[in-house]
Amino acid sequence: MDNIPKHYSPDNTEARWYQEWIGKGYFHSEPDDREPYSMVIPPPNVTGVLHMGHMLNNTIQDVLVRRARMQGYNACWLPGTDHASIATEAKVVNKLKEEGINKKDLSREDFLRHAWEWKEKHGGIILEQLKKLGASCDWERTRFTMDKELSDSVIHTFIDLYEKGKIYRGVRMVNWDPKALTALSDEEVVHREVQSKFYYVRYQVEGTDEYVTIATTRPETILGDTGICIHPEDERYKHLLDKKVIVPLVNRPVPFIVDEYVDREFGTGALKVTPAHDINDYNLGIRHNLPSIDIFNDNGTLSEAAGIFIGEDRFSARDKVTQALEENGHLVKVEEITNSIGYSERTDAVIEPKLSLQWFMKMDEMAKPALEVVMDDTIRFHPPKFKNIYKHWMENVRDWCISRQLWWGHQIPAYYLPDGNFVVAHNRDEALLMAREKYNKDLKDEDLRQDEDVVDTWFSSWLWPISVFDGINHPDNEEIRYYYPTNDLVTAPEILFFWVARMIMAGLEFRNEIPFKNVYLHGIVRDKQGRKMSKSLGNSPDPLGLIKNYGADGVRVGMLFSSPAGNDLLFEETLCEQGRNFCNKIWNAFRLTQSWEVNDNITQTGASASAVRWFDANLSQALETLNDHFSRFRIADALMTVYKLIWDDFCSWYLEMVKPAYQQPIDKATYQATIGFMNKLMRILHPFMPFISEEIYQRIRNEKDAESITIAPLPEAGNPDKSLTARFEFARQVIMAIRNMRQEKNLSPKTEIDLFVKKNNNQQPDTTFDDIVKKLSNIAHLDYVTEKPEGCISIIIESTELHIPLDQELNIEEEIKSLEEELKYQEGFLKSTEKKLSNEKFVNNAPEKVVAMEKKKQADALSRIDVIKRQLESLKS
RNA sequence: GGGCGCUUAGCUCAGUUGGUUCAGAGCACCUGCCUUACAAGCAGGGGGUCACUAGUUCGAAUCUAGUAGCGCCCA
Repeated sequence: MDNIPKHYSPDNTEARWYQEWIGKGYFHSEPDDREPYSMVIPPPNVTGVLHMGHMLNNTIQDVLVRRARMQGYNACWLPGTDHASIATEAKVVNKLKEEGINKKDLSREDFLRHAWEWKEKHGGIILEQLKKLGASCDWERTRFTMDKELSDSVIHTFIDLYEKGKIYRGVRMVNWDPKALTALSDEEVVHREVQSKFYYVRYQVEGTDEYVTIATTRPETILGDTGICIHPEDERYKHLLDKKVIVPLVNRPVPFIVDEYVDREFGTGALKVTPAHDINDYNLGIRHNLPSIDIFNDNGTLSEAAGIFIGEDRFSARDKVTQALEENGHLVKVEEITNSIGYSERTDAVIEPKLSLQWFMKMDEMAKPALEVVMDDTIRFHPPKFKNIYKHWMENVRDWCISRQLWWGHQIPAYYLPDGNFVVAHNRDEALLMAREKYNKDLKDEDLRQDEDVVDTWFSSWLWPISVFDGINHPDNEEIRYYYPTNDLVTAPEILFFWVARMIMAGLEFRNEIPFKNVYLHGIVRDKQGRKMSKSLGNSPDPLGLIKNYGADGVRVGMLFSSPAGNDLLFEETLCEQGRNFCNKIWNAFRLTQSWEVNDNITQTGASASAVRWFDANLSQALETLNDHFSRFRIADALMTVYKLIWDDFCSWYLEMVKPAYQQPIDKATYQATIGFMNKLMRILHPFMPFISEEIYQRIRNEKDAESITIAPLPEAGNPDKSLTARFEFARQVIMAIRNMRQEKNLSPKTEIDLFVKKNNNQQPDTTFDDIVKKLSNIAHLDYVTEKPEGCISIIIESTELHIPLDQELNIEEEIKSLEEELKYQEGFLKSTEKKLSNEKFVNNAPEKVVAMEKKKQADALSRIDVIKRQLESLKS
């Protein structure tokens, strides 16, 4: 034992085993005749670095896939990254800026060259980091959303959907990000409640001295006003309907319109209408034929159309407009108000609603079947509460704006003719042929201009479970047929709509089959105070630092411990510490077994034989529990089951039962059984803690065992002897009661005692675990008696009396007092059972089993009361 | 504003279709131990009128309605 260190040290083992696994190709999968278990990684941004959310997400996936591998499935966990248009382009633009290069001065080709360079240099760091965590991905299959095959898939599906009429181009109000200079989908807008100002502004009614006051949070948009809207039943304004009002500062006369949309109670009941800059105003404008005046440039500054403050940023324009209104006497008052503002998920810029010509995908038809497969549990959500949220979204889904005004990504395969017509085609040559056929025979290649924009990144990642197996370009290839649909998807609820819903749609649309069978949605990693971890708060621990301090196994345990499905987890470093301590516990159990000298000539003791039988049954029972937890994706509970099996049952109970006395040898049978248990325990543990389990497995495995634990079979439950484990519970109670008594009487565990057991009510002694009771509670003699011996302290367990002779003086009064308390409780309990049993309705209505149980409770209470009473008598006499 | 969900021990959470001895776990806490595997440990212990109110029922943490508080999604 001296050569095995007292503390387990992960850095000596983790990198070594990971290399071994990769070298032997255990994580690589090829289709064969086994049943597949496949899973695709939620592709992190290629620009990303590992954060706590990734740690949780990938730990869970690794647990699932390692377990599946050990269960004999052909397991394939496919890793990769997505190109993250906005985030990556922003990073490249910034980097170029630092080098004094302006994106505008570069051609598309030059810019993309820089972007690819950047990607090659900085991209995919995160995948390397996942290896430190122990992720058993099939790295030979690593994919990137802009790989050739995957890009072709995107273009192919775009064209397919366009031809089916599901993709269209049109002018709509979109969410404009003035910082990233692109449109965003509704899902990329984050709404936040903020403190704002509510400006009351009066507009003069044309040709009168009368004024109408409106209220707005955005006075700068006054410059784009084209109407005033009032409610049809609002008496305050009825007399003005045929008049016009003068928009202040720009002195534009605009009409009144009447619409029930207006809330008479809100503000002044008169609503200024700016169709170009508000979605509701836009709809009003369409209904009432109001013109749209777009007063903003793409970067959020005022345009020529604004008339004044041209070139001014929208926020400073707000101040200037307010000031001008005040100077002209148009500003009535300013109030504080809380309202909801949309921000760009990526750049955090305030979203500008903007009319713009974009590409959209029709969602209604695709949403229907995608909703159905979730509602009828063809795809299961874990936890199922997300079904409701999903349903609500799918029933209210709006068309998806898929074009982005960026270069990094998949360029939209639309080619424009000089006259504005366009064709959608796989490439220029095809486009030219189509254009000639459709519009003009004389068109030349240089007449065609491809759409400058790219598609939303999600328009490529929605194909991920298909495109990684090249199932779009080659729908019948062996791999897609073998691995698709995948089994499980593990992700965060945040991207349920961005990604999960759309993958389901894509699966049904392009393969007529769901993309996965289970969706496990885990929570967000938060700090102890429940705050989301973020760079700006600086409250996120460095994941690699954690791994360094606690080992990957320790960190994995820490992540999993407090992560029940769907709940956010409040992360604390002490959880990793707990994981590390667990490693150490396991290590020392191993260390203990290695310290034993095995002697072939000694026979197994009764205690050891019973211990082996008990632990074997106990292990099987725990495996049943474990399987149940996994079947319901309760990973944290599954880990806790293993944790207790190893720490409590194996270390605290079993090892103490079989442990030979100091410097005494152990018999061969017990030793082999113990090593056999340890081998099984390591295999059960392996999906959660891959490294330490492999390390110990390698040191104890037999020649006939698999060469690595990663491919060793998971132990199966068998038929646990449940009556044996139940009977042990009584012995456990006896042991614990005696230990408790020792503590109360200040009796050292080292002091030997005697134990006299008196069974009552004609019960026969069960002596199976007597030797164990003697060993674990340090009892010299254990005898069964029919009468209570003198000078003993007594303990009652169920209706069995334990009598222990003590040297010290007994405190009779104290004993009587505690017995009387117990008697009082038992009598109360008896009363409650008798009350139930004398209730005719209970006896008649309750199931037979429940009534029988109640009768047993009554009988047990009666016998206990009898025992207590007789003890009291003997104490008092 | 619309929808969904939550409230059980100091903290984080279990509690399977209402029914075993006054509700379980981990952590934290308290007490005693450096007992020859482990102090990153061992042994023992305390702690909850299951948010509140009313109802259904022989029986409610569990079902129903309402109240309060919290969270999430969407607009």
